[in-house]
Amino acid sequence: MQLDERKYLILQAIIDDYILTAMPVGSRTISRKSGVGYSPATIRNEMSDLEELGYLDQPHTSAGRVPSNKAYRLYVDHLMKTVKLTNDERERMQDHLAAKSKQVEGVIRSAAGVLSDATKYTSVIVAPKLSTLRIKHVQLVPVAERMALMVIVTNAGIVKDAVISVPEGMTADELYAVSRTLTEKLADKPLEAVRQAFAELLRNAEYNRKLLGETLQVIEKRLEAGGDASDVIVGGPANMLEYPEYSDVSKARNFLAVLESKDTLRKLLSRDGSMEISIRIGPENQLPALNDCSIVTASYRVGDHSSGTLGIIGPTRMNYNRVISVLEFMGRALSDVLSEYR
Amino acid sequence: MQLDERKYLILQAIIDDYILTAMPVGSRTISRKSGVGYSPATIRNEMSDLEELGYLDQPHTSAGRVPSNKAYRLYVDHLMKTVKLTNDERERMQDHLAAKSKQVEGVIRSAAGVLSDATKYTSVIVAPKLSTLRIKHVQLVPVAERMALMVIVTNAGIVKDAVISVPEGMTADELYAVSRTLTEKLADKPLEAVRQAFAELLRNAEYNRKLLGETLQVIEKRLEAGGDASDVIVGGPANMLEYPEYSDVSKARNFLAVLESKDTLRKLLSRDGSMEISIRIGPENQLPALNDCSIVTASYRVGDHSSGTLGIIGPTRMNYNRVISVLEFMGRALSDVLSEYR
DNA sequence: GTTAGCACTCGATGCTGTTGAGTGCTAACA
DNA sequence: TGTTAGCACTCAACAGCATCGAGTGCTAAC
Repeated sequence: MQLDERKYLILQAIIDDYILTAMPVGSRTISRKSGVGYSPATIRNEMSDLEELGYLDQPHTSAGRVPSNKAYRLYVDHLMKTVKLTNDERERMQDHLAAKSKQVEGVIRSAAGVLSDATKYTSVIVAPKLSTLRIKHVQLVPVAERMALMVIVTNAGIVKDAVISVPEGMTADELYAVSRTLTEKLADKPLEAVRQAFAELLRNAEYNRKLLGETLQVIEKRLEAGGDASDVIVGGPANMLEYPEYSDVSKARNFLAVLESKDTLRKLLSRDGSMEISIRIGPENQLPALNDCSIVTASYRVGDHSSGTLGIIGPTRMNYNRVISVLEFMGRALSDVLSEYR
Repeated sequence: MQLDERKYLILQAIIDDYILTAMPVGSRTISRKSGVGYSPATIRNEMSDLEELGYLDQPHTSAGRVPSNKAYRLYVDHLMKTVKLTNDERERMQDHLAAKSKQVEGVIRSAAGVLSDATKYTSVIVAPKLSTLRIKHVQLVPVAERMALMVIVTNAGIVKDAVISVPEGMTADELYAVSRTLTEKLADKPLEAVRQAFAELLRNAEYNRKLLGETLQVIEKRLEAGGDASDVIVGGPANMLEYPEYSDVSKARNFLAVLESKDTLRKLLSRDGSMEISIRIGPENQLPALNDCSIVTASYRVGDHSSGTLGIIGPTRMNYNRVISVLEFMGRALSDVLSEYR
């Protein structure tokens, strides 16, 4: 059996309605819709076919039909018509984003807020991948006896800091001198290239080898770890509880538990980067706890490099086309803000 | 009518049982308990008295009794017997706290995790009040043309950073020189005293007045604002959903909404500081959404100054004495860790 | 003062019948 | 041949009703 024009039309109408109401859709409902000129009986026949083809499920005999994951997949790939955001909305989002802090974490935090407000779903943003950033400045600031704070400023304005121990009796001026050397050698290098630069630096070491060695280690550790907890920001975690899918407290708890594990989130949001928008529907995202969630992700850039991910987690029954519009827009907006320092 | 010894005993038994089971407590249950040598009938008479005195509520005629907020108040003030934490537990908490980052935000974040894990409730920690901190170092780091990052290191190792604009053409070395002057003038001053120090600095200004002026403004803004969103850290938000009090999704949503508003949390956790542990039961904390929550708070110190608050939010039916023990212990542990830099 | 006994209350539970949204099938229609 | 009206059928949701049992308050006896 093939999907003809009418089946597409009906399937689309069913999905649209279900996304709106979360209730199984009956033949009468579809028949009444403008644009569909068939009687309930005809619709029923088509629905029966669609069910056989795996696009619809029936919770029980006397209920309407519910779209299957296969149907959502078809919907996002072919059926869905994209809706533009109004200028008003764009402006509002832009304003909210721009008004906030210039610090990267602040920007990302407010972006997550804007995303979850605009979509009413839960948003997740992964901070820029360190390996795509370039070092602008390295500075060692004395903190205590034998301790210094290392601050790394990158082209995205992102600041990574870590406390390292320094040789006894090192003065602020000496630390500044070391900082200058580090900055000179490392400026405009990607964080990835730090290793080579340091090797060279160590060969003709005028400064204390131990200090440089430890500094190198700290930077490398940061690179490997791929960032700490604060690098994954969640917005509007409670939004998800608005939807009947999560009216069951134990489901809600599981969902919130996923949000608390930043590592899981990072994995969930990882994407192959080839396409602009990636959509994973239900079980496609591997995690049983998110079996009736969809995850839509886009990426943003810092400078020339694709650098981080922003995404929305919502029920599979989510308003895909609005979410996509919002993510595309915010992806660009976020790239602009974060690339401002270049 | 007065509360005699036996009434105390029975009330305590009821509260203990209710905290454990969350089910209305009947006379038989109490009668069976070891330590209470009376028949259900006697207990019933006493319970009737206790209800008349406002210590017990009865959900409906044929149900057991439930402690009122007045009863919890009496319980925490007089009845409760304190339980010591085991050495094992202490060690585990200490380890979890110590293992983590040396950065203040990291310490607080992991402390919040430890607190919520140890109590199974939701924890909230307010970062050190800026006004109690002393400046150790101020450093301006070039970020871009006409822009610098100002890093303030304090005695708690806490780092506040903000981007400020600087006059055109200022070199890294010049910024360093300004940094040195700032550090010299401000070192060991409380952040509060910054204003005076700056005024003096501006009088015999060798450096660009505009730069200093703006720097001052930034520091002051930080002081007034009382910190940004990242200064209130919540641990285990989903823990609360484990309790039958929140089996209703809309209640759960309200609760989570409160946790998202950092300002509200800051207000909720503010305390008069006179006593070591503060307990607010149900409506005592003013917020309708938290009407059946209790908030227990303790404070921690950085150096010599009482500086921040750590607290637990749980159902009024919470295990007060365990929560208190944990908070006392963690308050000390946190003070120790944060005062390490002195 | 304490307790056994007993009638009483009332939410929880489970059973039953009814309702209505929705289906599938068949036969008539264009 | 595709479409539709008609109709019997299904089944979750809901309301009504009886039952059960945990727990109470009261009274009388110990």
